Amino acid sequence: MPLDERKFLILQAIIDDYITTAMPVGSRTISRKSGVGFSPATIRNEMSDLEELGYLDQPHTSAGRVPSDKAYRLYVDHLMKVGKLSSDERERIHDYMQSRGAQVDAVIRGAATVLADATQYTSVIVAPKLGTLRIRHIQLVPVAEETALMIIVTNLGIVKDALIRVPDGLDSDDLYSISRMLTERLADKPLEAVRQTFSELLRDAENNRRLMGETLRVIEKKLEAEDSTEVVVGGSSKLLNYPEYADVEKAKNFLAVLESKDKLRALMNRGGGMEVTIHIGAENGPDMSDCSVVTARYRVGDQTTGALGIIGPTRMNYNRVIPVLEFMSRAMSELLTNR
Amino acid sequence: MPLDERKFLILQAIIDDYITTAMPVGSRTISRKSGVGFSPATIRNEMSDLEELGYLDQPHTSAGRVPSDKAYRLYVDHLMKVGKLSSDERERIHDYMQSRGAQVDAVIRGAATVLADATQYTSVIVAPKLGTLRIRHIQLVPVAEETALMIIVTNLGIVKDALIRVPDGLDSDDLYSISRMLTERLADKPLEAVRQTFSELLRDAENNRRLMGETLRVIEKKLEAEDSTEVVVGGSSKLLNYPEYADVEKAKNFLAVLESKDKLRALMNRGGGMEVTIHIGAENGPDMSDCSVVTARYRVGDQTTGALGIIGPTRMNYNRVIPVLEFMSRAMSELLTNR
DNA sequence: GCTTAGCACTCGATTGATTAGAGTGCTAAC
DNA sequence: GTTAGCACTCTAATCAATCGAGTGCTAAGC
Repeated sequence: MPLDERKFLILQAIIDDYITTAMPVGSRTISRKSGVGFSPATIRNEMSDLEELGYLDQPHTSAGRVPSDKAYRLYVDHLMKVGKLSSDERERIHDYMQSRGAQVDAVIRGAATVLADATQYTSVIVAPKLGTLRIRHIQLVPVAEETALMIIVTNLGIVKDALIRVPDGLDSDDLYSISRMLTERLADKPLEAVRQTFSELLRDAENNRRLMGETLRVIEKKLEAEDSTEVVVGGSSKLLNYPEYADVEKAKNFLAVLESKDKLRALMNRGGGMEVTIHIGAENGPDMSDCSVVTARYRVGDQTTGALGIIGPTRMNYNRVIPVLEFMSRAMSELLTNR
Repeated sequence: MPLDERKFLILQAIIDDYITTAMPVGSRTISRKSGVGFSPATIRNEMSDLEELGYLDQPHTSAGRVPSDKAYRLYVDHLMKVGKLSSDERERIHDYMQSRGAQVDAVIRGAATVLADATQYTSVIVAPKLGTLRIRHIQLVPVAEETALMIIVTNLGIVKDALIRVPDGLDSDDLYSISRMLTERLADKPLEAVRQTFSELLRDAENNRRLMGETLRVIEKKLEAEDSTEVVVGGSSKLLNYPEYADVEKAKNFLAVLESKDKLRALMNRGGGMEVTIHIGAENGPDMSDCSVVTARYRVGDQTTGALGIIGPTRMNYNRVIPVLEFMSRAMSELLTNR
């Protein structure tokens, strides 16, 4: 049985209603809605069909119907009309983002707050992947006997630092010359490129080979620890505003996921390109089967390196969340690229 | 009416019981306890007195009694016997802390997790105050036309960075020499000392006065923004395990406080010296009037610069929390000082 | 043949009454 | 001063009755 025009209409009306009320929707409610010119009895027949097709669930016999994951999937893929942000709102978000200074972590933290405020759902932002950032400068700074701090400055100004051991007999001039060489050779290349030039750099380091080896090894390690890119959460208590989380047990589970940066990273990194990606209910695995996760990516230069998204109940306001995410994705890309 | 021996005994028994059960305590329960050789009727008389004195509350006529803030205050100040950590436990915590690498933020994050795990309450850790850290190195790194990144390396390896504008006509050699001068003059001084040497440094900068001025101004600004030292929260969902937070509304309020870093900083920074400080119920202000906050400080070198603490229900297990905090405070001080 | 009015039926939520139990406060006896 | 005894209070649990929202089915209407 294929879905005809009317079934689409009714399903859409049910979803719209349920998204705003969170209460099972009955046939009378839909019948009364403008745009649907059928009696409750007719609606009931259609609803019965829709249930059989897996688009609706019935909590119990005498309750209304509730949209299933499958219904939301259909909704976001075909039914939904994506809303637009008012220019007012765009401006408000834009202004706030601009005011957050230039430091990358401040931008990310600010974006998480804006996102949670604008959507009223919990927001998550994953910082840029290290490997895609371009090197501006590498500097070895002596900090103690035989120890130096290696500082990597990238196009985002992000400073990655690590302690390295300096072999005996090297003074700060040696450190300086190695720094110079690294910077000259690697400037404007993405951090990942360090790997490719590894042996070449080592060869040309001449009498500072041990230090160069140590330095490269530490960079390599930083790159490998890339899976530990920062994850920032905003509005973690927002979910508790929704009746589906009135149960403390559910709230606890949800908060536990927010505490696990690894799980969050995995949830956020499923989208491919720049377009908004939506995962509904069970698609998010057993931990989050009553949530939806909507994600987008942002660029730095021409590389998509980070992700931003929101987590909310499956009945979330998709057609509002999507334009907000799109706008924020662009805003962040701009803010992080022009520098 | 002063508290006699027996009243102390009974109050202590009530508090002990309430801490473990979270249920109002009746006279029979106390009477049955070993160590108290009185009938329920006698206990009732005493309880009635204790209520009149403000140490006990009665949720309703036919319920047992519940300790008041005043009772907990008396308890932690005079009644409580502070527990000891088993050497097993010390070792476990110690090992975990050691394994967290040397990066300060990793240490802090790790400590927050350990603290929450060991106590089963929500933990909060405030990063070291900038001003108290000693300067190891200051470096200006060119990143673009007329822009440089100023990097401050301290004894904790913490890198504070900020973009500064470079006046026309200065090349990287000029930046290098300023860096050298700043490092020589300021090395081993606390960051705050920059203020005192301000004019002196400016005078001696000779033909690079504008750059020096700009640099010092930026450092000044970083110091003033000191109130924004990082705050890390661990185990934010732990509180939901306690029956007093079964009410979603309360949970929401609590989580809202955890999201406000400013409020958390204020809560954590009330302790003076190194000893453990306890604030009970209403002492924490209206937002947190049903929580207790227990804090300690940690040192870097001989300066107390950061705070750590836990937040839990007023009926928290004080005599376990205190030794854990004491131990963690020492462990962190050691870990951050020996480097 | 699709639509819809009508109606019996289901089931959760609400209400009210009753009961059980925990605990108190008071009095009088020890 | 201590305690046994007892009446009293108040909550929580239980149960029945009722309400109402909503369904499914049938038969009549267009």
